[in-house]
Amino acid sequence: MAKGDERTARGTVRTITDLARIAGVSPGTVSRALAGKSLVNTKTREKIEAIAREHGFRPNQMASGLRRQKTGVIGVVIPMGHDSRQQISDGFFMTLLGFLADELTQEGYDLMLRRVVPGDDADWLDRFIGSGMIDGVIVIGQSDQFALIEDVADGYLPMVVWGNHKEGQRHCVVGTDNRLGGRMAVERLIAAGARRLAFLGDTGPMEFAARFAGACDAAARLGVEIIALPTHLSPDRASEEIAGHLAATQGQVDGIFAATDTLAALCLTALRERDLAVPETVRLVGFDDLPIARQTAPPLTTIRQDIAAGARGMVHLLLRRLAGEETESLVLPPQLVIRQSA
Amino acid sequence: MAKGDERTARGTVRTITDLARIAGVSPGTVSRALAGKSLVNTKTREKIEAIAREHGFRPNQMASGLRRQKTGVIGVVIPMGHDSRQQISDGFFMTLLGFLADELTQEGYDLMLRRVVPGDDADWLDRFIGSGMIDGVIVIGQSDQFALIEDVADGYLPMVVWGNHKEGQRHCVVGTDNRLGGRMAVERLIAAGARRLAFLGDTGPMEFAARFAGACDAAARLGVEIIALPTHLSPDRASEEIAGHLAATQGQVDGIFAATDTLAALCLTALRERDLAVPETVRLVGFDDLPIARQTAPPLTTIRQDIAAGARGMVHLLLRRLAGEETESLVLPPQLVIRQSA
DNA sequence: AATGTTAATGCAAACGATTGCAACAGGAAA
DNA sequence: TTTCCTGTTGCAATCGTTTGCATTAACATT
Repeated sequence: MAKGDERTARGTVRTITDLARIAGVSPGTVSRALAGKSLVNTKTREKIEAIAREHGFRPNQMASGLRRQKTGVIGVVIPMGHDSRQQISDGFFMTLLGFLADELTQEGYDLMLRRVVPGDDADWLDRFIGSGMIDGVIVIGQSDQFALIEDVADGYLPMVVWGNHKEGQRHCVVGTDNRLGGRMAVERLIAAGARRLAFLGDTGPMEFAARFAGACDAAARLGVEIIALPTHLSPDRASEEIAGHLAATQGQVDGIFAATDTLAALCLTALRERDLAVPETVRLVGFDDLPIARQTAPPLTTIRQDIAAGARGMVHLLLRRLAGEETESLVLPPQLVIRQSA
Repeated sequence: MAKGDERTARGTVRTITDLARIAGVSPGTVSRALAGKSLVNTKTREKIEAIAREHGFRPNQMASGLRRQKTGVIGVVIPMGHDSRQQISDGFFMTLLGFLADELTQEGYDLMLRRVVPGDDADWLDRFIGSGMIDGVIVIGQSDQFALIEDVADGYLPMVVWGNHKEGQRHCVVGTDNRLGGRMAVERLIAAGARRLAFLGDTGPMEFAARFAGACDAAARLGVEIIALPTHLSPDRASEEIAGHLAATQGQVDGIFAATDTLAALCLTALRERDLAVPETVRLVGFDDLPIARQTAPPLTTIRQDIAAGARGMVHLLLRRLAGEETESLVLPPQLVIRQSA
């Protein structure tokens, strides 16, 4: 019997109407019972719930979404404007995504993930929003799409963006104070004895540009020079580029601020290959405090972003925006984590 | 005028019916035109397309999904049975997820991500499948849910699982030959001169159990001993546990096979703290060949899983299953990558 | 007994796109 | 001129749930 029951249980009762027929009530009543509304008689509700449980019934979310005009899904989109390939596997984005998944789940939302290349599809954001599949959207990284995001923000409230905050911007952004972080990194390098500094990274994306700007602030204030060593973020190209930079600046640099821990780790490998001692000959500071920062040799001194707090902040701001509220941006303080590389 | 146009363009035409009214045709015709069906007159189609473009119209995917009984969304679910916290940020899962996102996008599907804790919700898989939101599901890791997955597979075709293949199983799985990989790891350790071996990892999850089994195979065949050092995967606990193991086995182990590169990297740090030279005193082999494997000091010798090929395989198998085909599992060959740790 | 009140349920119209079938126009064939 | 295509289009039902409104029954009030 258990066997037979299970057989019939699978998919016999697919719709709320099937269930209503069995329970001897109307579909409307079933809907109300399952939604936990107070209007249904307790006995009726219990009966309906029992049948639902027995047959493993689940209401169709598409139909429900269509009728209620909300889906219970939040879109998470990663635009890859600068380094189109495989930025998605970057440790930072992935860590953030993991926390976002946790937070959204906890709030009862599902997460729809989309990775887009704005160059191929200028319409990426409107398309996602207009699809009707999502109640709100989280954009991970402004990439080179700042203007487009501003445009969309004017007409669409439930959007929160991870990225850099710029005075007077109109979209709601959550992110670390990159400029301050950059200052802290350079101050640390100098405190550790460095005098000829370099910034390793791509200054295209706003966040990195801000880190570099902060680095320049501090360098200028303390009267030391700093040069930019443009480097792509994708690990394959980055390695060669770093090697090239080290060869070109041979001995002229004694402190490096890497835009990312990932880059810093690659840099560390490259320094080792050239037998440059860290931190004795060259000091190195990263950014992010990814798990990898603890595991390099020597462990990385870095500027920590509180990714968990960032994810939590984004989700909570988004919830308030879903409720119709206009919210301010959230700028998180960076934190210097001193290990051994500087 | 551009300004005014843009204003009206935003959301004036939300439904296919609005668009039909403007174009002076029926909603059905608009639907057919936008779907690219051959039945509509070329001129009519062009007119409709023009209006759609002008007003930035996008059909509602919920409504379309409801009617067509398909959503264009693939569910990706990560069950966290063993180590409930933060397995999602593990490098391996994230890399796989990135490739999956790419492949699915390319095939025109969206990706809905869900992280579940089977302990809290025994019904996790049926709930996801029954939600009506997804056309098919990809399960990343069998965790401790093998039996449940087998059950579901009997009644639900469009599911593909990443994990370990077991003789005679009924669900379609894609994964590396973990047992063979385990053998290769131990063979390498022995070839590098190790004689007292240890396996570092949690043998609960099937994949790791298989790696350990393979390691035992090889050890037995070559006549060396191997002990298991049970270790959780979450980085916080793992570090202490590894330190404990090293203290306990002081000097009795000269070759370690870590279940994961992540663990191997942590192990490397612990070894360095105890001044145990790698590979001279202790040889170390990891598993996965994550980006981090290149960046440790010394770089890790490891067993490579072809994650990109795995993702591609999963998506293509799933597409065939969506078309109604029963597909076989796919077992990928592991590959020994020799670097400097063994 | 007539009326008012409340609680519980049913009815039917939405939500927005798709699609089988019918209808229509224009032209070709007889 | 009539008949028959063929190519386009409109009509209306449908997907499964939700929800405003009407209806009913039961019970309290005068």
